[in-house]
Amino acid sequence: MKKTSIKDIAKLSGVSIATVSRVINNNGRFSEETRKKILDVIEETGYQMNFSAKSLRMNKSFSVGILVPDISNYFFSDVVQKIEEELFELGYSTIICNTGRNIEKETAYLNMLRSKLVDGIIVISGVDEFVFHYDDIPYICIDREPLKKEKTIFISSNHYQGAFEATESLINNGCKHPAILMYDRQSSSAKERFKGYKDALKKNNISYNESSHLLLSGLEENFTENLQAFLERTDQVDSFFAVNDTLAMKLFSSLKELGEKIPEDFKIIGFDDSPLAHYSSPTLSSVKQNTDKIAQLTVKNLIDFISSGKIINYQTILVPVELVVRNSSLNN
Amino acid sequence: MKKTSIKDIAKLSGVSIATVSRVINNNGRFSEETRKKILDVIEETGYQMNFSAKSLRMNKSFSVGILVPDISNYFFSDVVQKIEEELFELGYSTIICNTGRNIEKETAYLNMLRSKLVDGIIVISGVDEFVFHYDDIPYICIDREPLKKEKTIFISSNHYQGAFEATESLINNGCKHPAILMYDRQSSSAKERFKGYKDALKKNNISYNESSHLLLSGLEENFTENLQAFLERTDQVDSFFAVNDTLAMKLFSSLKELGEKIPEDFKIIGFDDSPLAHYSSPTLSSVKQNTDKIAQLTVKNLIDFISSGKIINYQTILVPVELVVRNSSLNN
DNA sequence: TTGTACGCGTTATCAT
DNA sequence: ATGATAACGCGTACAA
Repeated sequence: MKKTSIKDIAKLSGVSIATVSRVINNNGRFSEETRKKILDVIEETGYQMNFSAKSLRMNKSFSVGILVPDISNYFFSDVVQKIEEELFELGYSTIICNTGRNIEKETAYLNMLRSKLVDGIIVISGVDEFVFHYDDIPYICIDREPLKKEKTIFISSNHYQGAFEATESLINNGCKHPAILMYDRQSSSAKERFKGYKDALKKNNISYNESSHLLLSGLEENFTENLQAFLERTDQVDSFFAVNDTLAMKLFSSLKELGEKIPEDFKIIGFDDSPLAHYSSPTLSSVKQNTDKIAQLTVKNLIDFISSGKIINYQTILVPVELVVRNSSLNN
Repeated sequence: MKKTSIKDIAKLSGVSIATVSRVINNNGRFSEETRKKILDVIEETGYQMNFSAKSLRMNKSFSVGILVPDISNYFFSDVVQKIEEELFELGYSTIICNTGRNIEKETAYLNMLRSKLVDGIIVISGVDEFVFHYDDIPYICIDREPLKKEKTIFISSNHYQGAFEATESLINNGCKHPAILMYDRQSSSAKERFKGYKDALKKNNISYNESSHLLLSGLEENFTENLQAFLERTDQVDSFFAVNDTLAMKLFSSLKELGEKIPEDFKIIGFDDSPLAHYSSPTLSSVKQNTDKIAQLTVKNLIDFISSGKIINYQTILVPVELVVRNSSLNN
């Protein structure tokens, strides 16, 4: 059985296609009588508009694409989920694209999205600088500084502020030598956090020294050995600002392996305020990103962009973060 | 500037639309010469097929929808990510729909997906029994037992096996009274786990008694008090099988609050083998679901279903799970 | 207030 | 091997 189309509705209602269309979209004029009749028939038949036809006709797909490095990461899944919710309310569906930080997959996705006539694209984070090839499709960057910052909208947490406050909080709790633990790869957010960390040191008259302050690492197996070597090389270290909660937890388990106690021997602050932070022992101090705000701003700006056809005002929006202090960075 | 269409390509190549279409889709015959020419022009103009037109014509959208309760849950995001990857390889894009366990949102999404002519739908979990209203669109259920099991494909971890092994592992490690901690809501997977737990008790001659074996809970604030009351009511409890890792972590922190030690005073095993399990202290024993396998089976079956237009063989596929023993359930 | 007719970009059928 | 053309479902300019 074929699906009912607008033509069927017209026939069943005894009116023309045009009238049905007008009623459905509530534009043009029509009598209350015909409106009722048509709506009845629609109800009855379970008619649903064909999006492909509508898209083709209107050159608009009512869907937006989201490029995200890794949906199983807490911060990403959290923002994506919230964005998706807001967009759904507005009648948009969301095509989520996991790029796995792979530049080719990113490009392939971008092409597919364009091909599908998505009305807009949201790009979340990623390692490399982002070159957007198409100038005919609205997009917004979250957490990843675009190349032509002055020609786009860029929304991000204030990573600098978060790192600064975290570091200073360690210092205020008596730490003399806070180290920073971060990944090898350099996202724009990581850079900001690094800057915030260093500036906090500087403000408190602690001179930064790469070999004794910076521990680069991934989640590799031999992390504990790296950590041990680092601690031996620079035995004044008394605390860590970890660039995210996962790294902080890695630190937890490795330090414990080495027989160290948290927070007695080492104080630690993480970033993201993921569920990990609530359940670890000790509970983990962490910088909380305001994903609600980020999602809301993103959707609003994108939709404005889409419907006006141009960016109202190019801008960089920095969303404040909040340091949540728990046991891992407290005295006693 | 308008986007280049197949018509433009035809004009620029000096051939007809039909020929261009044939070259693009590699069907019908054409000379190598014209093929080259057309491909050149396509390359040059950066032409991209219009999916809306193609969908309209072919009545196929090259996209599938995924209904998922909560993408920020580890297991869900993990499967979804893997499914999305496989589908992408096959030229499908994935529309992810967060239902938040809300039945109305679920229905709304279902309608939207149908409206967008998705070629198939994947339904992951959820609390209620699932009634699929449309019989004209292929779908597969993961982790949520569909109502008409004999008329669909149902793919799920062997929750029963996992719970059974987890419980028996506790018993083999000397536990005399393993309790189960689970949510209030009753998903089909929860029911299976519950059954596995009870059967393991039975096999080991431990008689199950609701008030001293079953602790129902969410993540509410007063969990610690509930736990305390439970432990006082039934002071033989020496271990817990938690129905997922998040609950297990909640147990960790509440037990510690009560001054209890893990695994000395209580042994604990969780479910999902989420990252939490690796980083907690002690590390958490947990049942690992084979998300790779689940994703792979799901995509294969769905694609078969889509391309053949019918289900080859209705079936329920149970994917084995694996108990990963860590410190939280070991002696010493 | 309502109807007619065209076009969106593509694929597929039927000619040539 | 290639071209002309109908059809997919919808919105809208124009006519009535």
